[in-house]
Amino acid sequence: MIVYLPKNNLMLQVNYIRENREKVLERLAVKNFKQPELVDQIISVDEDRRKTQAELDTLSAEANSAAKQIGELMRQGEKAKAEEIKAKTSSLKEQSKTLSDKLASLENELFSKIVLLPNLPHTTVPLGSTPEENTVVLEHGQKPQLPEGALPHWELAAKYDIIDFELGVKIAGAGFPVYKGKGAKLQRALINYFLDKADAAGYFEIQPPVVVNEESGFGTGQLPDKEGQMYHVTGDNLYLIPTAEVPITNLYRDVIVKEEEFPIKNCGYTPCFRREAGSYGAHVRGLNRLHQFDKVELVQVVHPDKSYETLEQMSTYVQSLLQELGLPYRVLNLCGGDMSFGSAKTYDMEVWSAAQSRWLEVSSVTNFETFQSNRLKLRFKGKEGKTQLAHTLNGSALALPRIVASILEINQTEKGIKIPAVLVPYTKFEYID
RNA sequence: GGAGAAAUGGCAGAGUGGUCGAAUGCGGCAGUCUUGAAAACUGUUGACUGUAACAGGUCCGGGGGUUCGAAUCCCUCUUUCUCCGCCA
Repeated sequence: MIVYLPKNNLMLQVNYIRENREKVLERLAVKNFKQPELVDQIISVDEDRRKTQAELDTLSAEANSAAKQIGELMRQGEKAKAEEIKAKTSSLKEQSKTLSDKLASLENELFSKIVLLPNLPHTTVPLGSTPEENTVVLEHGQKPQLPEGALPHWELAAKYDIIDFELGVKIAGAGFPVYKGKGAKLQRALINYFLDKADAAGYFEIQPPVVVNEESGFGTGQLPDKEGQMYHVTGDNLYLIPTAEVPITNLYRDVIVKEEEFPIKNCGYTPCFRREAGSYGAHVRGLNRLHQFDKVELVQVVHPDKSYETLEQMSTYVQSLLQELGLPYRVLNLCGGDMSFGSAKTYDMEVWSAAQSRWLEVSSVTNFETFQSNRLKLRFKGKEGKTQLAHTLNGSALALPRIVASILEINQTEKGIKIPAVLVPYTKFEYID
């Protein structure tokens, strides 16, 4: 495992854990966390750490003042006296070396444990450990009755020759489809449509790199938790982004923003790369699960008091896209056990795959509270002049493949695939035929 | 890819072994003056850690070293700039 350079961050989190031990344990239980003993270990290592730090500080203070005296004496030409003090300080050096080694090792130990703690779930997160236990917040739209002989999206894709999975296998591998003709144009239309909508909703467009370094992966929480899920370019030690969230949120790493800048709203289109190691079978057919896909992502940095309000706004916004596209969808409030490592609360939006008769996740809107900002050192200066951690949120708006799957299946007619009206200005054709 | 130069506070920019968390200017904030604003003047203005509060500690691109003492000397990495080569 790689070392992620602890430095002195994450200490805020330790303080919180120390002062709220019971609550932390209770919240971790909601998240189905399997190693609650870590909490007490962290508290105890931290105690050691603080003690050692205090000892080292005292020692340094002594050494500093001795050095100052020596300087003073030298200037006055009192060389003998200076030498005297010098002799006395020699033992300080060794002690301080021992102590700082000890401190470094304690810090590393503390850090390696803290990093294993997931974020604490919000109080409105439902209990549960499996996807079945997610709460359905609402369902919108009618599930359509498909005509006789209706096809699943992968067969439609082949029938109209718009997405070629085999060609993708040839040039890259499974999960890397090739979009062709009107298929490619539909992709482009969706991307532009989503970006235009985000722009109109006040999001500032960003076009970020699609590879990131280790520090960025750590900042948003993909590392070390999800290391195996990202493509790793080992020659340069870079990672292909699994989502634009990573580079866009990391724009604010090590930044102290002004409170007046809130809310910071960014969006961006990128391809996303996911190894999806270990997922095979019927559920990954067609566009259901890919190694590379396109997505428009929203990222917000907001005041801590506003983050839950923002979460609801983002959820509403994503739903408005699904409504305009005419896709039946539902919204889930993810239960503790199904939420991601860094999430405090997540809504998933799922569209209906009419031919597969199942829901497909197309968006995940998450409030990370301070989980990411703590790792990123993303802060703002509050009214009292105190710097504190901002809250970060993000959400897909939207991930393309499953939207395409749903559009293809729901809109299949004898004349071909009917393009949703809002997309026609972008595709400039009404049917895929 | 090769050769050279550089990296200091929000910005610009001084500082080459002790009196440096760091001059000075700009910017920001507060005040004086003003009906108000500008100008001028005065004061103030980094982050982290630590404490009940003081004190104390850490940070001059990152890491390591020399020294009683490092922004300053040495090693190394990264980044930026200039020149050359290559090239969408």
